[in-house]
Amino acid sequence: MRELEKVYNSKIVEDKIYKMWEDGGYFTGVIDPNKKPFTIVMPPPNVTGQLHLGHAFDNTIMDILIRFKRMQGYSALLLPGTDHAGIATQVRVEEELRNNEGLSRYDLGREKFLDRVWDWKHAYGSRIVEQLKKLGTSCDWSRERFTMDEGCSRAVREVFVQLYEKGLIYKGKRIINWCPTCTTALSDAEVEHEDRESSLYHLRYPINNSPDSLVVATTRPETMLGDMAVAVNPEDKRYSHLIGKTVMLPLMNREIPIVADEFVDIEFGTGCVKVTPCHDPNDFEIGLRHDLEQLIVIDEDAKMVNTGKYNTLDRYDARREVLKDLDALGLLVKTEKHSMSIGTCYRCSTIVEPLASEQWFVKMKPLAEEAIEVVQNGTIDIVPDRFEKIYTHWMENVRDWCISRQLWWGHRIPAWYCACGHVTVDREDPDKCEKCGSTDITRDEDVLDTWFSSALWPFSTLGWPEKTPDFEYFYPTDVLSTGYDIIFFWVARMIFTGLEFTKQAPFHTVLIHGMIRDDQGRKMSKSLGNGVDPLDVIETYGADALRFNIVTGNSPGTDMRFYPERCEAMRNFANKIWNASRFVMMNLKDLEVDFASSDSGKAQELSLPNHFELEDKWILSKLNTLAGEVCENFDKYELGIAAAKIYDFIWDTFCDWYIELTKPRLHDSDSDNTDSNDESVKNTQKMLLYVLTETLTLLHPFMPFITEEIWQALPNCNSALMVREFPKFDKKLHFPSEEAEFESIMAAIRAVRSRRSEMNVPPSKRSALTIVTDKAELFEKGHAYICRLAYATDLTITDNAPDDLTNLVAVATNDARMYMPLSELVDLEKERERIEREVAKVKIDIEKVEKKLGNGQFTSKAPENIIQAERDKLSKLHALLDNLLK
RNA sequence: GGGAGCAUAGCUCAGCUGGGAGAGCACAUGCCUUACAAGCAUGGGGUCACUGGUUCAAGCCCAGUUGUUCCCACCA
Repeated sequence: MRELEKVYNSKIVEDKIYKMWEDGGYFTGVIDPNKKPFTIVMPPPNVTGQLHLGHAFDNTIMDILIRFKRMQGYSALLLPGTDHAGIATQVRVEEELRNNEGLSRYDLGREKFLDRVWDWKHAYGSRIVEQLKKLGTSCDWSRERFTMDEGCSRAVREVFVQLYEKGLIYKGKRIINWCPTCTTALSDAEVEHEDRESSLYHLRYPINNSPDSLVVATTRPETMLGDMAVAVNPEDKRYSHLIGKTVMLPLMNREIPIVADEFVDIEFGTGCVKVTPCHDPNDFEIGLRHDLEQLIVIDEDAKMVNTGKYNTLDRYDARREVLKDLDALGLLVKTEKHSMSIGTCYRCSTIVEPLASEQWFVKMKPLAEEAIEVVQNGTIDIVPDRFEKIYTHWMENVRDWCISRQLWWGHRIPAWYCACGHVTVDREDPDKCEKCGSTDITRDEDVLDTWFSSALWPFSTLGWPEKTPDFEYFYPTDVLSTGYDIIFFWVARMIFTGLEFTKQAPFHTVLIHGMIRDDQGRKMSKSLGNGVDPLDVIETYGADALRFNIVTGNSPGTDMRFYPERCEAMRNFANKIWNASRFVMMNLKDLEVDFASSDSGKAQELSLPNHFELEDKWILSKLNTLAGEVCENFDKYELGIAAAKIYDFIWDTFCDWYIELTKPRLHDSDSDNTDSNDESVKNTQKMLLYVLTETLTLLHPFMPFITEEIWQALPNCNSALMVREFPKFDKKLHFPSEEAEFESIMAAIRAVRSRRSEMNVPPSKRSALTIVTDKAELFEKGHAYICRLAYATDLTITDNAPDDLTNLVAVATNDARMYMPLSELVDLEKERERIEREVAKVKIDIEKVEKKLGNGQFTSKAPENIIQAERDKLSKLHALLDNLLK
């Protein structure tokens, strides 16, 4: 046994303990046919990333679950790794290249640039990993993966080829979301929408060979330069005579047709729609239906092309110019205010440009079906439920997934083009066209969406497509924990890839948490500068405090505000258990126990005394109930509730009551050193040690560092707490009647304290105390500690009231009346009034309960236990009333 | 346009299956009671947003209202 410092110091403990766990190999997932596996794959953070509170949220939840399951005897695996994060990483390295060397990636060329990115990855990729360790996350680092390592890349290639062979991956020209800053296509999920006030411009287009004209409404006048038609609704009587005619496109002086298309809403704007097939998804479809030519007028840098004098203008400069020119021609009819939602890039917030472009897509409809089904039928449970609806709605309306990115950093698309027109897609790099045999083939320049490889994470990390022992044993995984912000990016895609390629759901439960916001409820962001660095929090308060803060006071799926000060309360809690442990250990003296090294069941046998005092049974019963409830809460993923219960037990039940109760038992032996006292002290020590160790075990998943540190300081410790068996409910330790009995003594003590406090009697001023009760025998059991806790000098417990009550202050519970000779401190008249007030209050309560019990509806319809509880309440109130009156 | 969440003490939030209104912080009073002042004891503080309904019983279930946050959407 080691002596503990007076104040817990997380700084000197955490790294040491983490290393001890790692060295002990406790994090390693072991393939053990005698155990059930429990697997969580960690959402891979970006290699470029810095630890933020979102990671802390994920990792805390996952680690609590994995530690719990590990302690329950599962072969637990928390599999870590990092994501290559295509755009983010490439942009980062390009930035550095530009700033330090004034070079662009094109200056270096693809290969050399990629070398630089790999250098960068090797230099900084482990930073986030080291930061995760600070949280205490019990990952199996021997299985750490990276989305671009060999195994994961192989899985990516296999999936691509299989989907291509099944016709579920295709290349096509579509309108995609183009980010002019990142100069790449984006998937729909990567576009964020925000509402902006803008204008709706009404433009007049003259009809060819006619004095008439029509007016179109648009929010993007610069795209008119690429108009290929004007569309009207075929049912719209106003324009039916114009269908088939042509208009002269102003500024470009190009003749374009007027077509009829169902898409046009007669009610909106003027009922005439300008059709720009290359820069609007609807117009693209209209263009296909009417066989319109496609003309790109905005290029990949968001500059105008194919527009004569407007060429090279930025899209927004072009807008101003076009409007000015149209106005000069008298063709700008009017400008209305209009609010619309605008798409922006999720990486850089640039407004995305819809652009017709050749890209690769995953055909989603066939894949979505089963992905919807497994959530509907409960194969996959999303917690909390409401996210199932969100998921299902997204899946039901999902559009094809654009997976090609015009980047260099990522998995390059395994497609080779030949002059013969054939595309060769293969698992191995081909040296010739598989159709014509030509060796003059070129590989597709693009790479895959980062999320394509993340989508395979639950199985690619375990060795798939090989049937590795890891894959066979640990797959499918169990729980996936992540924020609601990446349900579409990641969770949805893991589900359909898992089903398609492993024929199994990749996990049975998705545990969704909310976002961590700042203390004003704002999103944490770099631009606001309101981000809280978890490493700072850990430095100040410790990882355990951070973890406990994150997991309590919050329910699944809801956002939480982060108050660093709240960590202070949690650190105080850590210090509380630290000091409770100190108390227990400094009172063990030479108690011989082989305790810390034993498993839980055995430990109980070895360490529990063969005789229990009333208060022992009380706390054992409480502790036992707690263990049962905590396990139930875990099974329902109610981690916050479980944590709060453990907190209350430790602080209130154990520290504020039980430890205080044991003090006379430990202390009295000093003066009176008989054999029976020896035995009693030993029992007390055993009880303290038992309750402490069980409590540490319950708390461990939540506060791993401090609990392990204390554990290591226990006598004869030769094991790690993190692999100790987790407590569970045990019928043998359930003592409901003793709980109730002890609680009536507690009530009496509280009543005395409360009364003294009201009279401002300091604890140092002790007084005699007489307790009058029918349960004198019961109260006598608590003689020693009642004295102590009720600040009594001498205590009389009797079933007869004192003869002379004149100089006594009285308080009452339903079981007892307490008298103290403190009348000099109190005004008798006021004392009478106080009691009368209490009597009145109790009478009102009695009336209420009697009314309820007198209600035939209640007694006939309410369940028996509720009625009984009301009856019990009534008799207690009557008893209290009696005592008050006396 | 569609959908979802939230509204409970001064602040931030729990409240799991309908039966007790709770925690932390803050506040007040008294305490250095030899584990802990990062502490102990005691206390004040709530129309559970509003209106109606279901029920013996509603913070919790149903309908609506208001406020607020968010998500989805090819709203020229």
